[in-house]
Amino acid sequence: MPELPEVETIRQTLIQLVIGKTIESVDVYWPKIIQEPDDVKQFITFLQKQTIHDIRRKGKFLLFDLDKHVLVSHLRMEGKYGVYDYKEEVVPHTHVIFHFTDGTDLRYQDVRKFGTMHLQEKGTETTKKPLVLLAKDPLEADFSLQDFKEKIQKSERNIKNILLDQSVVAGLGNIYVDETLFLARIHPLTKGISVTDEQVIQIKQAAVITLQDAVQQGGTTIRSYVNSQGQIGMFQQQLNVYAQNDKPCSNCEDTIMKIKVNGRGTHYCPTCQPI
DNA sequence: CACCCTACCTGGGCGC
DNA sequence: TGCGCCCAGGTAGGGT
Repeated sequence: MPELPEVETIRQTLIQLVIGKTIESVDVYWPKIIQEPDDVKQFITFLQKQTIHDIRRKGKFLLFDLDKHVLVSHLRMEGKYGVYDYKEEVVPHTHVIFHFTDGTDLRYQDVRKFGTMHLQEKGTETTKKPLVLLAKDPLEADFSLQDFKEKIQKSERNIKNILLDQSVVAGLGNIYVDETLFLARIHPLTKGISVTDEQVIQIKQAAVITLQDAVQQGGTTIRSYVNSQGQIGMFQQQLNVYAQNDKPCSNCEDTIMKIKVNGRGTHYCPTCQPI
């Protein structure tokens, strides 16, 4: 489910709800979500008495800054966070509960159980999995256009696939890659090696505009996404191609197509994005 | 080394 | 109704 705009919206809403709170205890109902440390008991023990000082985002990851550790959390397709009174009923698909000393809970819910959590010593998180190979996202000030260009132009893969690769550019997923390529007027099957310097700049600018607008709208809700206050996003009203197949293009009125690219549904306008 | 495909899960929608 | 497919905001990791 969540790409950069949804994760950023979750971060902004969650920060209002949990900063300064101290973890009393932790319950884990689906241990596979906990990737590090190996032993879930260690995970639980380490977290006790630690306070949440900040929540950062790197690409699609949320980073909870604690006293001694950083909790690196990825929501994958359907992960969500919500804050509840400890007495409230635990809804289905709740897999991890962080109980705070003030009687509230931070609860992680994930229908498909794909999400991951890594608890790592403060300061080590960018040197090891899963963050070590993560590229910058296009909204970061130190995003390197040169590095981006080299990674695209040395690849024989198609541009759709390249842009989904989080070691090339962070934060884009299936919705925002399709939207970015539409704005940049580039066909999703274009080989990286044949993307021009000018097109690389267009892709970067299109990604910035798309991601900024989507953050502004609180993300995109297609099926199930809500932020940490239970609110849906609004960017689905502004989608040009994603889930718009068989509808007229907003630019030229031609019919939006849907194809499969490396197993992912891919949407584009055949007139605006010629091969 | 680069890249593709499958597995990981559950639930909704559709055709029969 | 019910069953069996296909599909879904993602990404490790195994195989080619």
